[in-house]
Amino acid sequence: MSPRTKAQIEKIRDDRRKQIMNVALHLFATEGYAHCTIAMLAARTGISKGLMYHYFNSKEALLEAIIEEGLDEVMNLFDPNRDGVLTSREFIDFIRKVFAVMRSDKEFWVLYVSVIMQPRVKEHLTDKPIIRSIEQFLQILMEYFTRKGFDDPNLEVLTLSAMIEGLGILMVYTYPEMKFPDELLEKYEKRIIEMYQ
Amino acid sequence: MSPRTKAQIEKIRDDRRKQIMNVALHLFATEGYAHCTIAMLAARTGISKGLMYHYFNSKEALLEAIIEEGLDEVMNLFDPNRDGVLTSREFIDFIRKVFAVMRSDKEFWVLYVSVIMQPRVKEHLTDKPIIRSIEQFLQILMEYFTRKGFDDPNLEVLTLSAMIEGLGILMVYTYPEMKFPDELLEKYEKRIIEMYQ
Amino acid sequence: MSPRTKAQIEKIRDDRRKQIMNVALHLFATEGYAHCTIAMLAARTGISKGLMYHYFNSKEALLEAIIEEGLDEVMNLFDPNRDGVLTSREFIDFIRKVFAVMRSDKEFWVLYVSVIMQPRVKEHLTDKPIIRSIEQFLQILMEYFTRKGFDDPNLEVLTLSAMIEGLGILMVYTYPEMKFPDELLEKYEKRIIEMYQ
Amino acid sequence: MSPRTKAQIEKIRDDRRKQIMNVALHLFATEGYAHCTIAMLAARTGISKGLMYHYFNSKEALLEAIIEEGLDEVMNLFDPNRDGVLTSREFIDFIRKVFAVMRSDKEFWVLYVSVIMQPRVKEHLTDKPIIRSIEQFLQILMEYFTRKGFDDPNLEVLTLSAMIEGLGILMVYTYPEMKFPDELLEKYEKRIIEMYQ
DNA sequence: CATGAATGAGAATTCATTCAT
DNA sequence: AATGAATGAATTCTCATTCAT
Repeated sequence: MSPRTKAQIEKIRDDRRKQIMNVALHLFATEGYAHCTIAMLAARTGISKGLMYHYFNSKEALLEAIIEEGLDEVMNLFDPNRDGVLTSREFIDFIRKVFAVMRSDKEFWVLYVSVIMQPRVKEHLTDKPIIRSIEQFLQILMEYFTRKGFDDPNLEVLTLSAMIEGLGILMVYTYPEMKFPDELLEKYEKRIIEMYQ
Repeated sequence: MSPRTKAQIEKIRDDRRKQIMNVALHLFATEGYAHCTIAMLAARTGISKGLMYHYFNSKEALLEAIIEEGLDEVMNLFDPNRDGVLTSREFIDFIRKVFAVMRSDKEFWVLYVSVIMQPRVKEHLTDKPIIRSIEQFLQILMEYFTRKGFDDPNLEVLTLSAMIEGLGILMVYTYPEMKFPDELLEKYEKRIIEMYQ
Repeated sequence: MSPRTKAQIEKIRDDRRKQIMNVALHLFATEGYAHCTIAMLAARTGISKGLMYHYFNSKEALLEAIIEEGLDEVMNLFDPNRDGVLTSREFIDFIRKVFAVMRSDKEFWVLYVSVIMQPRVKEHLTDKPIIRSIEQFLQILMEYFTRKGFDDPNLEVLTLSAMIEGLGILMVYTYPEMKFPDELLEKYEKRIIEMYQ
Repeated sequence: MSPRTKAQIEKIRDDRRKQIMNVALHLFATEGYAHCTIAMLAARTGISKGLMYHYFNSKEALLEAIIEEGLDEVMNLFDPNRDGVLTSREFIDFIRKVFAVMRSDKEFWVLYVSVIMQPRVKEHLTDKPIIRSIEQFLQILMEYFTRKGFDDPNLEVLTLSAMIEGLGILMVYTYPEMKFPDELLEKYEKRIIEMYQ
């Protein structure tokens, strides 16, 4: 029963924080940000409303943390070897990871999309580093397609983006219960890789 | 002096209704459904809060009306000649119309997407006839691709849907400022037509 | 198609007025005064809200008219021969009428009671002549019991009033669906007559 | 400094709840349910409107709580010894208690009556246990009168109910200013006891 | 006489946030 | 660190009443 060490306290704090964020991610995604109340989140997390404010200064701060840290994780996943040049192998790898994430982190996708889509949300994110990462990434893609000799790299960036983003939307919203059998997803993945490898 | 005729009253009602819906469509799209208050909508429409409720029973009912009637209009636009068989010509026509709508009714798109994406919104639409229309339409596409001799019509429906839906998302959200020069959009449109005509 | 005569117009007006009052009586009684809206009343009557205000200056005026005219009617029914002296025969007659009214005008009873009971309603009626009539009537009863040689006429007025009013309440509220078979009511009526004739 | 214990919180909640209900009982009774606003109740209680909703989900829920808990208390008061058999002594005791309550809890009576009388209120109570209690109680009375050898026990239940309920109404509404001198009430009470003991 | 669109004042309700304990 | 009572500002919704036609 010795008093907890600084590190232990830190860990508890961190776990709580993550726990709150996970619950919120889930609820925001399934119930909608506006419809979720702090009371709901607290109850689901099993803590008091007051304690929520020890971890996040406001409902909005909680949202921002989820988005930012989530995107960060995703971007890190995709981060090519930072030399700024995408090889065919790295490209394939990237596509594979995208599909893996889509399959496994469906819930983050839902939130990401549903929240990003909220008018006025973008403003909150505009100056965040994540946006720069995305832009930088698109730049790398542009160069990849140029190097590959495509007539209009812009058109290919657009096509690729649309095919991926479109799939996400369809998975998440339009036919959520629809099956998307693994076989079909694999074919779709394969098609993209063949188009652009 | 004489009381208004039924027709006159009908017209007033209809005009107001449309007017409110247009204002709401615009505001929901730019400010977000949750952020819009009835007071805002009323002020923008130039009427009293009370009158809003004369036309729509609740904020949610207003939203539903916009979605439903909007989707209806869009679906009617695409309505092939109802024999249930899609010819190559009709298919091309359909794609052309989709892009035309995307270009001109961008605002409806924004709302449609941003709202459809709101968790809990789908439930409202589940039993609405519009959903059946969409399903029916996908069925027609399936048959079209089968007739055309594609190996996996399912994969083609998915690809086509994703390419269109994905473009919509990109136009509206992800790179709204990236102007999607007409030239680029035309190339994208042409590509789709060539893939599937 | 000659223009309607003054008298005809007057009659139409009067009929409408009565019609509105009947509808309102019914709705106030079954739905509660506060819960009834002018819109409801107008719709049920089959006229416009605006027209309601041609006949009654306000919702409250309508209520007052119903109460006052209704009570008036009832009181007239009971009006003994105005010499201010109640004979045994007149007393029996009075009791008989009371029970007849209770049986037939149940609905007016409901409204009368439910409305009279509303706190703040009495104030509206305080100076109305109807109140004087009631007081005068109680006075006559007092004299009747005195003449009959009852020890404490006050106690008898109270008992009689309670037995009648109590029955009304029970019929209307406490056991509305309960039958109160005619046989039972008749026995109750007979008992009262025997107690005081 | 330390957080409040569960018991402390429980007590605060309980006290507040009771406080709100008492204020509401008083105001509903004197001003009428429909005329009372949450703002009024909150101001009188000395708390914020918001807190009202912390304790009761709606104005109606508050009303229901008052009625239900109040009736419960009253019924408990009258609860005979639950063997389901009423002795003469118990009967007399019951009548005494009724009159005591009428004299002391006049305010609850007013509310009970005025509210029970509101059309649409009964529906709320229909399935509540209190209704069963009342029915059960009437059953016990029936048996009492049967055992006592009355010709038509039904008639006696009706008479007794009417005499009591009628007195309540009269006290509360019809002649509130006529003070019902104690002497008169005692005579009335004695009369009932003599009729049925 | 008749209509129902329109108003506006007010009512109920919600909820992020604060704070005493 | 932890709690949930308490606040208050904002928001949705209601409805008697007015008025142009």
